[in-house]
Amino acid sequence: MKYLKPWWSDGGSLLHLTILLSLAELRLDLDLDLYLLFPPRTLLGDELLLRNGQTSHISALSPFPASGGWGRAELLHPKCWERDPAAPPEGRLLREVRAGVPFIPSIRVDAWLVHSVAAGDADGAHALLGTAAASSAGGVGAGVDGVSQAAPAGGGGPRAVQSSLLVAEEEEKAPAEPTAQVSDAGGHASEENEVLRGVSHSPQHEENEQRSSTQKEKSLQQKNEDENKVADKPAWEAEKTTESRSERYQNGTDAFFSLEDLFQLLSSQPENLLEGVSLGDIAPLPRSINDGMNSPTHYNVNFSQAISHDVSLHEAMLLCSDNTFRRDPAARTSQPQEQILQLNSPTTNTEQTLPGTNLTGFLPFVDNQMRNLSQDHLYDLDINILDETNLMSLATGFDPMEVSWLLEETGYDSGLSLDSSNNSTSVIKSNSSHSICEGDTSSSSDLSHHDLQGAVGGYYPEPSKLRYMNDRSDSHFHGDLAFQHVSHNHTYHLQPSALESTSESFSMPGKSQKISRYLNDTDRNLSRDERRAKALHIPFSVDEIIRMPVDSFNSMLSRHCLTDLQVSLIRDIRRRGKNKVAAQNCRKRKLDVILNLEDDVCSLQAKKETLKREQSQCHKAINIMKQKLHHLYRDVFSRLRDDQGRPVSPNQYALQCTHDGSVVIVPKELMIPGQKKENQKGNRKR
DNA sequence: CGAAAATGTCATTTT
DNA sequence: TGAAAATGACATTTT
Repeated sequence: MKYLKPWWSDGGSLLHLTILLSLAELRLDLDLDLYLLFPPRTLLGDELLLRNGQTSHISALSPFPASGGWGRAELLHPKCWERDPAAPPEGRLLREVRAGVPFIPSIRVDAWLVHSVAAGDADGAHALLGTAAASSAGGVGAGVDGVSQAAPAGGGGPRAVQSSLLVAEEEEKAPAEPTAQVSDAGGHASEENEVLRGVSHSPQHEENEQRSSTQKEKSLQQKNEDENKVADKPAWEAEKTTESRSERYQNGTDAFFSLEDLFQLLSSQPENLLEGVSLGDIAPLPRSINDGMNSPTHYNVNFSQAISHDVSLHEAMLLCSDNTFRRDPAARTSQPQEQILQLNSPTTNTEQTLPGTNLTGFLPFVDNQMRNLSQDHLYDLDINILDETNLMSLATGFDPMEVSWLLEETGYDSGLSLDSSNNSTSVIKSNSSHSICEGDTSSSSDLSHHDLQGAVGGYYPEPSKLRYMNDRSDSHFHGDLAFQHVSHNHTYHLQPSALESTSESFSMPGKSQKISRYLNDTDRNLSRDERRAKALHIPFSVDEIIRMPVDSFNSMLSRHCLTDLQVSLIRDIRRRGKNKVAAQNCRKRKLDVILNLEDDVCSLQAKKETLKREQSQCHKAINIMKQKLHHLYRDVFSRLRDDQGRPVSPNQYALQCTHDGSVVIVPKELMIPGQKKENQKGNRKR
């Protein structure tokens, strides 16, 4: 489904809520209390618009309205509004199970938050708890993006789940628990159910997301505060929340949607598969909420973990480590470091390692059955994903090829680096969670393979130097545990094949073929410097680096906190890039010169031909003139007579022009030698 | 697979 | 005098 235009033009904030529902046969009540991450200055009573026009209001807010935070709103699944409330409950229950093909559907509800007009003010000084305000008419469209994911699950009859997304369970664990009621009403046996949920949010909320780590630590307190807010909220609100919900359950107008519905929704947008719980989308929520939410009942929802957006594959694996996710001890000891890395690295780079997958969001939420299942998957992951080619990336936080290029860079540019300062292979043991391979080029240029291993495995720069990089690529530098292991243990090494591939990449012919095996399509299209830059997470484009004026370039280098290695690489990139362009220009010029010379040759040859033709024509003209002169000469002599009236012989006399232009007849013996010769010649020709 | 062309890179010179 | 461009020579990649 597409957003309608008004969604983007009404000045509100877009909220994404993803509800991931697991198990095959379940009946879902999506009359929810939602806890959403709201943008700053969200107000109590602000209206939440769904794309189908459904509205809700923010009924509770976290204590940080000015900077964004958590808020609660009641929200019916959009599908509910399309159902006939008068239909018997059974008709709204999920009964359809795709035989043998259980799946985990999810629904993404896109809601549009419209800031309150009445309570809003320009500078954002809003009252934390206010009265419900009339909201401006904001979004108009509404819709649901459905996604589904195949997942094994046992069979069973339909069941009902009352899924209140966050804290609602705690508030409403009364005997009149809607779950039970719904289940009974539907007349279906309840079985183990899980509802997985992730909350995704719009880019406006990134800052909120970034502070997730500290938020997690404060989660318990936060959650308590939230609940206090709920407790403190105006009576009308509490009443409304509970009552309206209770009412719906009681009167049988509970809104349900079937898996069938879901499936239709899902199949309408297959491209949204896995979208819902990608790590990046999952918003931070207090993990501690979990504790109160884990319900002993089978069909209660383990929302806490579902909401724990920050749960990574690493954590998931650790969670499972005491069960089936355990490797053969011998194998473990044979590659202890690798194992550690395998456990940790996905945390550092989950989005890259498993793009689009929702494992990180998925695994921690499942209970035993699903967990065992997941453990199997994890074990496969362990084997398949974390193979030797990934060890380097696991060790360094870089992709294998990135490391390869790091090595290549250090070897290739030896002696060329600038700005070396040097603590090359020392290990910085800090409490920082950020670790990265570092070494200035001058020192790294001397690295043997042994040193390189050290560099790859355990050398990290000071966190301060990474500030900029962290801004740009945070995900690469998480995973304290992994790097603590790595940095404290220098004995780990690359797999021979991996090392071989990197060491060979220095200057061996065919290295590109070896390297290209590790490249994805995107990387393969990059130039070497671009790949190097990517490997070192240079925060500028190669083009920028090369084309930037020198002043800007220098100020850029000083402005950003870059490691020596990065600075060196940037300078090398600039030098090479400039030289590359210069070489291209030089060759072009050289080619131009050659072409110009060829043109010159051609034109000169043509000119030569022309001159030859002209010469020939001149010769012809001269000959004609001579001919004419000869005829004239003979004609003149034929008319000449001496004193006795006899004809004058041209053999004895010649005609000669004087300086005054007159013509005289001169005896040949009196002629100047030159003239005589000329005349003789002329006479001979005739 | 090898040859040739194109391109990249480094060292050095020129501007 | 230093930076940048130009260029020769060699390496690497592409055709």
